[in-house]
Formats: sequence, C-alpha cells, structure tokens
Amino acid sequence: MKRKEPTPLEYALLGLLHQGPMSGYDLRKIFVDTALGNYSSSPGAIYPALGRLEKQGLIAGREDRSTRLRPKKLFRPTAAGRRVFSGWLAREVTREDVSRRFDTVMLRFAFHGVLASAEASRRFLAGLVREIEAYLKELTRQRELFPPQAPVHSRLALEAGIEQYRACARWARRARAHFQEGES
Amino acid sequence: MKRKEPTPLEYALLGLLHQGPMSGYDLRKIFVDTALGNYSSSPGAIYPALGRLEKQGLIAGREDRSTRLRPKKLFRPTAAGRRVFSGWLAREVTREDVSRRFDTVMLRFAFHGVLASAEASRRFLAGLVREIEAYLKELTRQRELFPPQAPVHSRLALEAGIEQYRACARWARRARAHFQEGES
DNA sequence: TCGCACATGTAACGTGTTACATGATTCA
DNA sequence: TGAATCATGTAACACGTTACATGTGCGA
Repeated sequence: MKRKEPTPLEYALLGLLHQGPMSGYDLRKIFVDTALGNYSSSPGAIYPALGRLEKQGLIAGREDRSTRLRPKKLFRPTAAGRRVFSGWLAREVTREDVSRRFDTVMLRFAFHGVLASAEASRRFLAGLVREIEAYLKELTRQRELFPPQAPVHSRLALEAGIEQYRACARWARRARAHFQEGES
Repeated sequence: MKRKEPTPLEYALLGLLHQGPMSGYDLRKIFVDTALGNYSSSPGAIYPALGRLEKQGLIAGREDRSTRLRPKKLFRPTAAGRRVFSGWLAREVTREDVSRRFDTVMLRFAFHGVLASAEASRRFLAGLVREIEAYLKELTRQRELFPPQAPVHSRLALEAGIEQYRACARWARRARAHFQEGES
C-alpha cells in the first residue's frame, strides 16, 4: 500500500517514541516544556496525529491499566515505523528544505541519534552546509539587486535572514567535528 | 464591528499594497521570486486572502480595463486598512513572537517603512533584543539541564537554535544604528 | 502552431487551533 | 471542598496546499 507523507508533527511524535514507549499525555508534556513546542502542542493536534500514525501502522498502542482508573495508552513504533523514520532521517537535504522548511530540517537532525551512524550525520551536515551556502548566494544577490530607493527596513530584514543562515552554517561546520571517522 | 486578526499572509499582502496599487497577479509574482515566498505563494492562497481583506474593508479593488480583455483588479489599502496595519507594526514584541512566530516578527519589521518613524523602529528593535535575550536565557538553561546520556544530536540542534537567535540579536543591535535620534 | 506570460479564480482535502467534555486522584 | 494534575478525546472552524479551469496576446 502507498503511504502518505507524514506531517512534521507526526515525525516529531514518531521520533520521540523511539526513545521509549509513551502515552499521548507524556508526549504532550514534552512539547509543552521544551523547545520542541514549536511543533504545536495541545491535545487537538497530538491525539489525532497519534491516531493517524496508528492507522497507518507506524506505531502501535496498548493499554496500560496499572492501578489507574483512566488507563493510559502507551505507543511504540512498529518495524514499519522505524523503517519510515530512518528513511526520513537519511534523506538528502534539499534547497527547499533550507529555504522553506528549515525548522523541519533541524528537527530531522535532532533525531539523528536513532540512526546511530556517524557517517549519516556527516552526510547530513555536509548537505546542510552545501545547501545553506547555495541559498546564501541567492540571498546576497537579492540584497545587491535591491533598488537604492527601496525601504531600508526590507533590506535590513533580509540581512537578518542572511546572518541567521550564516550562523547556522558555522554551527554545522563545527558540529561535523563530533562525527569524525572512527567515532559513533 | 469586531474585526478578526488577519493572518500573516494577509498582513504581507496588506503591507505590499502600501507600496502602491497592485493586482493579485502582481502580488503573487513578488511572493514567487523574493524571500517573501516563505509566506506561501500560489493563487489558491492569495486570491481568497485578498477576498477576505476586501470583505473586511481593509483593501479596496477596482477593475483596470486598459486595452486588456482580461481586466486586472488593482487593490489598494483603505484608511481602515492603513490603520490596522500601522497598529500591527507598532505592537510590542512579545516572548511568544520570538519563540513561536519569529518569521512573522521579521515580516513586521520588514514593513516598518510604512510607519516612517525612527522612534517606532528603535522601540521595535529594543523590544526584539530584550525578548531574544530572555528567550536565550531559557534556551541555555535547557541546554545545561540536558542529561549527559541524552542524544548528542538533540543538544546540537538546540545549540543551532541558540546560535541563530544570537546572530539575530547581534543584527538587531547593529540595526539600531540606522535609527538614531534625528534621522528618519 | 506551440508554448509561455498574463490574469483570475474555484473545489477538495488535510491539518492545526481553539474550545469544550469527561472523570479519577491527590493535596491543601 | 476546591483546585491542580493525570489522561483522553471530540467538534467547529479557518487556513494553506494542490490541482484544476479558463482564456488572451505575443514571440519563436
């Protein structure tokens, strides 16, 4: 069967479940009080997303009724789920990833631990640096083409973006040191 | 009458129309080939958004049938539209703006030109720096609380975020130089 | 004649947001 | 007794995405 591409939120949930079985409530807490919270929070998004993942066979939940009246439902990834997730992690970084889905790319990297391959992380970071630099070229060209009578604020905002991407490229180059040949 | 809060896309359109009357098609072109493209593109989002803005009385469109068979509809902001837009620009920068709607804040700054007040831009940048620094404190605390056995990748991803915010704070401090007392 | 740029829209669909509903347990 | 925390969900709604529909004028 053909499977739909999961949403970023679904990937985030699937990724967290690789750290161990959790209930919707547990997952939600993580979203609420970590920087992951950018990927929404709130039952209205999380429970339906878990339902979709379960229906697609990427996770499986079972009731845990230990001394509670309201039983929690613990989810864990299935074999298919792990396969899909690893595939997602290992994808090439594209230009679009960098220019329009930047937060999702960083999410992907954040979960690279489940791949447990220094080689994959190196490849990912190399791709990231490559695409950021390509996009930076485009952005700096846009800044140069800015008509002089154009509003200063737009140019400044563009420069803010440029600086952010530059900072990220620096970070990525530094991060590669963590995944040198021979280390895991 | 109570008005709904416009979406970021609607604000972007409203802002662009402050630079002069344009058709949906003109607007779309801008989205397609500038960095603004992050705010969607594509007729299916833009035309309905223009419709909503018109229905709410924030912009007004009139047909321009100069030598074309398919006439274009030129939109311009109404007095109410200008008022709403200026109000949006002048809003205080909040923590939530910085942590969850960062791109929207930068969009706001990009359009600050229509306010034409160096004072407002200074206030905006000061607020931005203040909130970024507060959020940075929170993020660095999160990094310190990171359990040592936690996946390296998550910590690294968090650090990427930190670096990006730092870069933006540096940019904002530099940008303030453009709006010193006495200049416009 | 082919295709591209101009120019405006609609329809189906999925998803996140917000707000609400339910009910037990624990602690002040 | 009341509030907070645990725990799971549903319903209405609005918005963006994708894909489609339609038709002209112009240059190769």
